[in-house]
Amino acid sequence: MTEPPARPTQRDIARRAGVSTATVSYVLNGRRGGAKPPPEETRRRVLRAVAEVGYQVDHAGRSLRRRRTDLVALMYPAPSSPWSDRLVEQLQAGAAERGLGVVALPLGGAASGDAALRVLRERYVDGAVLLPDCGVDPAELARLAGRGLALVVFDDHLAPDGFDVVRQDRARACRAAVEHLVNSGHRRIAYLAHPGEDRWDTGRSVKLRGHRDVLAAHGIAADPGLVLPVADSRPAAYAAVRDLLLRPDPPTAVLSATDRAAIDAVWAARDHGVAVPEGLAVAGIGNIPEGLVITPALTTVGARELDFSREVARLFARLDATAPLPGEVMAAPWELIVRASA
Amino acid sequence: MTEPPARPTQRDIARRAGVSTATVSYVLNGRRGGAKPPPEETRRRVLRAVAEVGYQVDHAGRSLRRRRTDLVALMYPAPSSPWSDRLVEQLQAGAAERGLGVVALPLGGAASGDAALRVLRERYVDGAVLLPDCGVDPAELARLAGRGLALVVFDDHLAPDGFDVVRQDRARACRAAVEHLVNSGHRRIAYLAHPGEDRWDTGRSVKLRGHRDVLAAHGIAADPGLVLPVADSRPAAYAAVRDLLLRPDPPTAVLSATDRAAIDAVWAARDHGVAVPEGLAVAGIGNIPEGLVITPALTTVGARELDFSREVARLFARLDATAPLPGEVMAAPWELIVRASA
DNA sequence: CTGAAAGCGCTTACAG
DNA sequence: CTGAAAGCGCTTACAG
Repeated sequence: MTEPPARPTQRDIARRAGVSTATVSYVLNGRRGGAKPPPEETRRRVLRAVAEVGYQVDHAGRSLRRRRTDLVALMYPAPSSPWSDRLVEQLQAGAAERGLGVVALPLGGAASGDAALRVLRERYVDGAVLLPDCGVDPAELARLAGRGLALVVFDDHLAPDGFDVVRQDRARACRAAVEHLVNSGHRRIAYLAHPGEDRWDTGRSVKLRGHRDVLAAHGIAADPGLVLPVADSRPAAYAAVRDLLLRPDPPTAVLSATDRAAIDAVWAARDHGVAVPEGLAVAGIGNIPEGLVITPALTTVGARELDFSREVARLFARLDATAPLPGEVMAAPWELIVRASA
Repeated sequence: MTEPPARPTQRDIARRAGVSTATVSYVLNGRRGGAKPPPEETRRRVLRAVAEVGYQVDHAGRSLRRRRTDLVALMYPAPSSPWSDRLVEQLQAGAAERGLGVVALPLGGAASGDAALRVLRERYVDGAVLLPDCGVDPAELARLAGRGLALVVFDDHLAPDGFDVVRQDRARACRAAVEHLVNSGHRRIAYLAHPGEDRWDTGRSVKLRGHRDVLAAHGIAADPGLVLPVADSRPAAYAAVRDLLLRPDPPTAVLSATDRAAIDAVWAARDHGVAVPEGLAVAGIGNIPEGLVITPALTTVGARELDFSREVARLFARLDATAPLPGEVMAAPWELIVRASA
């Protein structure tokens, strides 16, 4: 007997089992339209051949013919976070029920953004959820949706256009956090920014703008020395807050673009003998579970529950729909969650 | 003029530009074998048609014909971590140079493991890196490699078999950590385990076994009450260590299966007035950057550098190779990194 | 009940 | 220089 080919096809199986490729496909996938499946004996012969050569269906062939990929994606800005982890998990649960796969597309440097977009554009996947700040051009989103890609997009400003938009109202929530600090009497409020956040287009820098606008509204002069691009690195955040506290004119409060960096701010204060919130009030943004662990518990802004079941259900509804669904706005508003740290 | 079709194909472009589909493809991809590319005028006509209808190549068609997907994957057990984030980032950098895409395949529940494996089996991707503990059957790996999938697998025991194996020697390093604690005089050493770790097959529970075996080797009786399945949840780890410290017979040291939980152990101790390492020595496993931020700095076990360039380069070498490369063992040993917390 | 055949969208060796 | 044609692996309406 000859070696089985490196990647056997249904033709190989058909030859081996003495049937046609149509029969192989019917055995493997069942038959459409209520027709009877192949009889047991044929079935057995085919399945034996499949086992013998270790046949696996080829995605490219199947996908070209079926006009779908049976794959969905989650796109999000790196690094991954409790939200991206949780959303992947919930997507996987829904996908498993439907026999679909899930891939994550973390957006790293500039180059990776384009590569990730290619995955959507060239139809590696049937649908995708885009977490906030993926930075995809709205016209591009509309075009993708127009071509039948199922799309659920987290964005506070975009209008739905063949895709659904999840509104978190982050700007309002972030402003509420700054208001809270100001109303507690703080005037020197530092902000731990995403690196480069001040150069982002305005749609993405909601957090920084919340800080700026609310201070301005209260007639508090902006101090550029209190805006530090350290929110994406825990060691950098810790060091920055420590340095802040050693200044002659330390801030009395810190708002951080990420809960992670806010937590480091709490440590830095505690490690240097500054009480939180008495000596330094600290608020984060994001409401990750970790914020409940530290002492004092972290005041933050974010979704109350780490739950994306509605958004996930909507993606699958789009995938299951026979006719294109109209774009819909879904509200999932962020809230100010006052705990002990500010 | 009629509406452009929902998903235009090269046939549509060809018609529109008054050329053949072959010419469209040549314009889009360039010509092989030193033949001259289509002349400027043809080129322009084709590109205009492409722009007008917003043509995008279809992955399934291209991939079926080219016999490759131009996609690579990273598989890893959820949740994501600084290592998985870093590896994705380094893969993306290498992939960008070659015009490839990168997808992440986090392994969640039992069902998702199978769905993720399907992505490799059915050839959604050309290659993959598997981080430790993906739990893929070695025979399956050999079969995948035998079919030409490029594979670099982090595993301390597997023999290379058409794929490469990265050896971290985690067992040895974990034992060294326990030895370090015992040699420092500790006898009651708690272990923060991955949930279910005691039921994992032996290959995966290297950390737990390190703890058990070294204690046994020193004649220290195992205390089941000191093994807690909380290493994957920060709040759970914090609470468990706090409870441990309130017992009449608290441990004097804690080893944690994750640095994350170890960091929570440090907080829990500090919050409850127990000095680290004097009152409680704490060691983690993994060496994440965060371990350097806390006070005292975390003693841990792991790779010294968060750098996977050798492993990434090897995956791309496999992808670029014309003939199948033999499987290779790569050493990237973990080390005991003694800092201040133990 | 089964098989021959068409065709999904693309690339490419080949003929003109 | 360009186009007609074959074929990648699969599914499925259709003929027998």
